[in-house]
Amino acid sequence: MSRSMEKIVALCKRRGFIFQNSEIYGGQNGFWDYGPLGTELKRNVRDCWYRDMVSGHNELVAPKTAPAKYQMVGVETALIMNPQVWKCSGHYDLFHDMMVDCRESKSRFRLDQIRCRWVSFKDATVKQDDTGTELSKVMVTSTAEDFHEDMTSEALRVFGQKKKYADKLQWDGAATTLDKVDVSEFATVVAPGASKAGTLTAPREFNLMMKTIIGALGTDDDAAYLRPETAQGIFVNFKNVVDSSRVKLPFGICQVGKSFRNEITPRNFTFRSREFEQMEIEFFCRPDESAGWYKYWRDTRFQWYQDLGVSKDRLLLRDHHADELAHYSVGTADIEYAFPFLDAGEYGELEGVAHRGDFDLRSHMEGKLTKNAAGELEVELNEDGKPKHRGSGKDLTYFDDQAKERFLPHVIEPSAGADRATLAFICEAYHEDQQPDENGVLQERLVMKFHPRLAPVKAAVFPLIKKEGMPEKAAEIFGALKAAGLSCQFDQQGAIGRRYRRQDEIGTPYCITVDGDTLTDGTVTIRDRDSLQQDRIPADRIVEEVLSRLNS
RNA sequence: GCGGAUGUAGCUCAGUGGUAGAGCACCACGUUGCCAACGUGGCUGUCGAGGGUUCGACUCCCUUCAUCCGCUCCA
Repeated sequence: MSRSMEKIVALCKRRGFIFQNSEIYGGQNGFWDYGPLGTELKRNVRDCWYRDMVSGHNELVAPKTAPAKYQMVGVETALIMNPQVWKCSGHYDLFHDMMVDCRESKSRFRLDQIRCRWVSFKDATVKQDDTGTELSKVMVTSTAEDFHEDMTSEALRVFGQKKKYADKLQWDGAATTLDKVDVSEFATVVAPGASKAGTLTAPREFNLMMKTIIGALGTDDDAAYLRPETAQGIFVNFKNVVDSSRVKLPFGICQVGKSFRNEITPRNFTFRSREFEQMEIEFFCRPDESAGWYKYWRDTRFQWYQDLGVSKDRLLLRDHHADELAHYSVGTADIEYAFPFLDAGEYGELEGVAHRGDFDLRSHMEGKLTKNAAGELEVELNEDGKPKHRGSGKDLTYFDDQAKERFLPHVIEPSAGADRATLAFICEAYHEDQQPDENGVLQERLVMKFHPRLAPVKAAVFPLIKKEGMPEKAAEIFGALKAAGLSCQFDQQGAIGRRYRRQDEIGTPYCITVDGDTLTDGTVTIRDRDSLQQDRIPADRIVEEVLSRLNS
């Protein structure tokens, strides 16, 4: 991790932004706790998002860049849902891969993606890993697209034969995939690239959804999953919201909440955690208008980070290439940030904005969808020709009473990570600069330049010295700010300069100091964190002054 | 999951098979009247956790947890 990131992590702990979870017991990999200041900061991130996207949105006026006016509403759905939700959404199949590891190459494979076939070559043999037995017939494997050719070269390689003898290989049976092969035969399987047979471990379920049990006598039949994303709670409530809230297309349903994924490698501080918070919008619109809305949300969300102080230099709006798109997606863009733990030129995802077509609503109507040979989505069938995962069968179409049409809306999904956004704001705020001390000599200063809307503490109040009634007057001002609902700190400890520095380090935008003049003319100074400029204003106007600066 | 490194006070780090240290931070009192480290005094540790070797382990060995780096993975 880069030196600057280490400093940021150290600051987060030292000042109470972010702690390692269960730290006194040695921690828990992939989980993090927010301390007093981090809690304030993250709540400000959530509040800004909800206010800017939902509660503060004026549905009577189309924003300048929007194709039309639209409505926004919120929901808060349970962390645990009927398991069928995940079967239809595709998460269940995708998140239940059987994996094997190769002990020799240290690489991991999905069992159903390894092609394999029995082969022998005259008198040549292949050594077996554990026992050292020489095997005359082994199963070769391939993960290549053109697996027939790849298996041929693998077979020649392990038998130590030249390319020209390819036609001397004796194949036995048809090529299949490794998930169809009994584990007892793994000792004869040569893993891709391996020099010996039998280097694969027994297959293990790799469950990326967190499993839990419902009911006190829970058995495996009562398994349920903590949601791996908040979006499905919105889709399954689509009909409820339409029926109960008088919303008309186009409109968005939003949700902020926790999600859980068994990340293989939690890494990079809070960036990849196993428990994390999402801020998601599912925006429903007419299919023929979806392209315009996709562009609108992409640009709107990109701008949001900049409005809260993230420099455009470290932000990237990256459109996915066609071959990078998920199978359901018509178009996807990532909003990415140049986190300090990444190499120069690399970016980490803050938010994905995806055009999902009607994939999600249709899945919950008809059942799990898959792409057919023609590239069209259709319900995935099992061996019996029945749907692999049956949908709800409920009609989730929308009736447009202006156009007198019934159709399945298309969806634009801006899906943001609250913890990732919080981390980006922390990284972005971190500054080391130099400011003159009382003798005019430059001194190092550590300052968190949070946008005032995000700052965990909005103002600090100091009596210049601890006597002559200054603490009492300062306490009065502190009380007034608190009564206005502002997060504030009171500090009379140590030299005034040190107190300013303490506040700089936690990103407090304004410091108010009661001094000798306050007692005679009733004015106090208000100091700006970034410019260090001080203005004298009447003490009884301090609340409105702070509020107006916060909102400017 | 694999390999390597690391784990000592709130932070940054010394340390030795024989009773645990420094600087900073923090707290109290004093001083100070607007940009940190002035004076005096004070607090702080199951040396990551568990087990073993030893008369004795922070130190040596094993296990485990966490963090960092590389590989793998990234829906």
